Amino acid sequence: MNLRHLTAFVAVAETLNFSRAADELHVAQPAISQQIRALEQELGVMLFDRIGKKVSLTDAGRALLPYARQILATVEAAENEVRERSELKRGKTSLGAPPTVSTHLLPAKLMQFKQLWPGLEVTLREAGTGTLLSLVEDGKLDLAIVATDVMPDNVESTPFLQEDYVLAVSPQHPFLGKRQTVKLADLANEPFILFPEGYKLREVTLQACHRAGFEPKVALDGGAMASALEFVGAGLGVALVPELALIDAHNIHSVRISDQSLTRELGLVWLKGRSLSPAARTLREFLTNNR
Amino acid sequence: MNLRHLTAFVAVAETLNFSRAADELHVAQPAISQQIRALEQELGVMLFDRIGKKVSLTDAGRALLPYARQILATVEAAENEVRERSELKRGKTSLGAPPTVSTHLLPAKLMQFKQLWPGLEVTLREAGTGTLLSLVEDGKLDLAIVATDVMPDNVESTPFLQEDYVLAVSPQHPFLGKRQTVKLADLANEPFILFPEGYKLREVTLQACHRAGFEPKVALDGGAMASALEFVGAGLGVALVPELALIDAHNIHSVRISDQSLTRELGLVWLKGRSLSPAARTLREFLTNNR
DNA sequence: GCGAACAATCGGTTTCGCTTATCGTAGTGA
DNA sequence: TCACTACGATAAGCGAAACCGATTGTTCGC
Repeated sequence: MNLRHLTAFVAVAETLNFSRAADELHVAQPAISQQIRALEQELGVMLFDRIGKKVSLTDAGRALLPYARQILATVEAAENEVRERSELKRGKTSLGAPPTVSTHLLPAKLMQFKQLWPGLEVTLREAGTGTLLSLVEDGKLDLAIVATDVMPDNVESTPFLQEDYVLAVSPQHPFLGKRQTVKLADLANEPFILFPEGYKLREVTLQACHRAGFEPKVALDGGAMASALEFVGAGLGVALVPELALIDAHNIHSVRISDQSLTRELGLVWLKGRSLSPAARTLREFLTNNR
Repeated sequence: MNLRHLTAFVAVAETLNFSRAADELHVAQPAISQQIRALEQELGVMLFDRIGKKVSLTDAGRALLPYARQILATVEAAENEVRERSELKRGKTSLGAPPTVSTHLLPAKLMQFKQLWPGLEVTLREAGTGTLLSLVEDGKLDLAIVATDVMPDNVESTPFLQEDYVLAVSPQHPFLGKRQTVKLADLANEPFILFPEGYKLREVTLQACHRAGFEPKVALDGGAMASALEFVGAGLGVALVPELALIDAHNIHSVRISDQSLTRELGLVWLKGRSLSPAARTLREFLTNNR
C-alpha cells in the first residue's frame, strides 16, 4: 500500500467517477485505473463495483475509506508540522551565556527576538565558559556565548562582544571616587574583593595585580557578583568586574585601568559540522547582526 | 512524502543507526541514506544530526516521529481490516428471498452458515420476485432467491429449489380431508382463499382454475399467508400454497393436484458482471452446494 | 596511528507511475 | 434502433524513483 494508491482511492470514492477523480488529481484517467487496480490486487479485494457505467464502493471499499482519509490527513498534518519549523513559524533552540551577559544583555535581546519570531522558543542556560563549551560539544546546546581565548577545534565561533574589565569602586571612595582612570599599580594598598575559585574573573584579577607587581589585599573572598557589588557600594573594597555588570548598579562608580588592557573576547559558538536547526540558525544570525 | 520515506525514517529514529535500520527493513544501507536524504530535502529540514558517527534526532525529526508512527500504524490497521474481509474473517452480504423460503428454509440454513463463517454478516430481505430482482439490478442486494420463469438477462442464476404448490385443506374437510391427491376440476365448488393482488400465488391459483375450466369461489381475498392458513385450518376454504408453507402448520392437511403440474422453479440470482464480494461469493457457494 | 564501524556517494539495473492512443461497452437521444 | 457520447480498461513507451554492489571518507576505540 502506498500514498498514491490511497489518494487515488479516496478521490474515486468521493467522486464515484474515475475520470473526474483523475481531473481532481491532475493526472490522466488511466493512472487512476492503474492505481486502483494495483491496490485491489495487493489487498486481494475489489474496492469498487464497476457495474455498467456506475461506480460504487464495495463493502471492503467502505471499510477502507475512513482509514485512507485518516492516513492522508495525518500525512498532511505531519507535513505542516515540519514545514512550519522550516518556515520558522515554530521551533525550539537553546543558547548558553555567562551570567553577566545573560542578566544584562540577553533579556532585552531575546525580547526583541521573540517579537521578530513569535513562534520560536529560546531556552537560556546560564553557566561558565567551560560548562557551556562541553554542553555545545555534546550537542545539548545549539549556541553559546563564551570567552574565546581558547577554543576547541570542533566548534566554530564568530566574535560577539569585547568585554572590558573595569574597577568598581564606591563613589564615596576618598582617592578613587571621582577619577576616570587609574594605574593598576596605584591600587597596591586597596582591599580587593575576589570572586570564587574557578571563575575567570578571579584569575584575571590576580594576574593583573601580579603583572602590576603586587599581591592584592583581600577584603572578601568568594562571594557572588551581587554580594561583591554590595561590598563595593558599601566602600569595603574594590573589584575588577566586567563593565556590563555595572549597568544597573547605581551606587557604584567605574574606573578604567590605564596601564593594562583588561578585556576579554566573547564569541558566539556552535558545534562545527552540525547542521543547526532553522530556529538555531535564525537565532545565530540575529545575535551576530544585532550586536 | 511517501510511506517508504516514513518507514525508513521511523526505523532510523528507533535504532539511531542507518545500517541497523537497513538490516531491519531488509534493504541495503544506501537505500536508507537515500530515503532519508530525499525526505529531508522534500521537507526542507534536517531530520537527523549526523555528528561524528552518532546519529540523533533533530527538533524537526522529533516533531515528525509521532506522526510517522501513527501513519504507519493506521496503514497497517487498514490493511488488516481489508485483508480480514478477503480472508472471510469479516464481511457483510445481503440476500433476498420470498416469504415462504425466508421463513421456512433460510433460518436453519443461515444458522448453519453462521457457524461456518462466524464473522460474516448476512442481512436478509423478504420480498417478492419483482422487488428482489430490481434490488439486485440496482446493486442493493448481492443475492436473491426468485422465481426463474422470467429472468432479466443482466442477472445470472443457478437453480436453487423446485417448489411444488399443494392444496391446503382442513383435516376435517368431509371430501378432501383424507385424500392424497385430487383433480383440480373437482374443486369447482370449493371456496378458495386468494392471496393479494400482485402476489405470484394469486396468479397461479387463478390460472390453474382457469385451465381446469372454472372460476374459483372466493372465501377470503387478500390476506397474508398466516391468516390464510388460519382460515384453512378452520375449514372455511382451501388454498393453493407452496409446499414449504405447510412445514410447521399442524392442523392442516396437504393434497397434491394430480391433473396439473403446479410448481415453480426458484433460482439463486446475482447481477451479471458484478464481482461479488468474498462474503457474497461464499454465501452463494454455500447455498448452491447445500440445497 | 591502525583497524573497525558507519554514513555518503557513484554507476547501473529494475520497477513504478505517468502519458498518449485506442478499445469496449453502456447509456442516450433523434 | 442506430449513431453518438461518456467512461473505464488496456497497451506501449518513457522518464523518474528505488534499490543494489562497490567504493570512499570519517571517526572512534584500541
